[in-house]
Amino acid sequence: MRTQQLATTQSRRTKQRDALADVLARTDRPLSVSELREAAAKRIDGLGIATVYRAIGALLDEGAISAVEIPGEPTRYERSGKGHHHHFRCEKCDRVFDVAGCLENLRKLVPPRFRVSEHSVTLYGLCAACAP
Amino acid sequence: MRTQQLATTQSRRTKQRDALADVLARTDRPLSVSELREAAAKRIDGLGIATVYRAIGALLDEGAISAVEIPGEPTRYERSGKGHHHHFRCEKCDRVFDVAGCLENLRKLVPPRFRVSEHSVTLYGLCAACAP
DNA sequence: ATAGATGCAAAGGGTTTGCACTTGA
DNA sequence: TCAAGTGCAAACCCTTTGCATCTAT
Repeated sequence: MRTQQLATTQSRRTKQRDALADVLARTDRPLSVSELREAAAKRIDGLGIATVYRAIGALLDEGAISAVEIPGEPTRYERSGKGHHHHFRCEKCDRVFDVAGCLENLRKLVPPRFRVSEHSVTLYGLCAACAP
Repeated sequence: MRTQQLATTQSRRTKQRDALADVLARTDRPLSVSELREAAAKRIDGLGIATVYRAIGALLDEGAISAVEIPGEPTRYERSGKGHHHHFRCEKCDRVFDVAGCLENLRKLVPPRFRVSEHSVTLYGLCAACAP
């Protein structure tokens, strides 16, 4: 996150950024750029993809949203402040869901003298809506 | 992995594929596409990038290699047959290590009616060589 | 007024595909 | 022989950037 106080540039309020921030703030699951754009485009006609990316960059800088990287998938974004959690990707509908909780003993897996500072866990399968 | 028996096409032995498969078979750490190409290009002059990707696809299909997807990193590939394991990426030396073992209760994390079929765990930190 | 924001189009980086040529079986 | 494999270039997908125009402040 870039320093805001020392920045020589100011961030402006625009209907595009408001709409994008609002979509992210109201959604609990991580959204891909295209999902985000489609949702915001319902309110902002002709919303450009570059604007979406630039807004995402600004929101990341502010710490308002976080990137969710699923291996082999384009980056998704979700609002910050949900606490520690991981993600579940439905292999049928491709949506990604939050998974509350975590396994505390992950660090026990590593060899001696290895120091674990972070971890990423992604589960794959079928979500409730897609499960038979 | 695609079905081999029912396939109408046969796989051929070529010096390009031999070289690529050999590089992967001899290397214990996961290799990126460019690393793989560079290593194989020492033996095969003019090795095309498309050939590398097609060979990777074939090897994946055969189950000879597996993709190692680390969030935010280019896909790497490693030989198969190491059994279930995960990966640890050292934040100092950037090397990726295999992590044996796993957590059996991962599936308990998901909401009701969600079906877990696979999972990916990546640990980050300092490896034994880089830890203070 | 004016620096920041937007939209478009072009450019990048990584991966895939179409096609004519080459080669293994 | 002749389908599979190769190399090249073009196409693709996702993301970033250049630029003229618009707009929040």
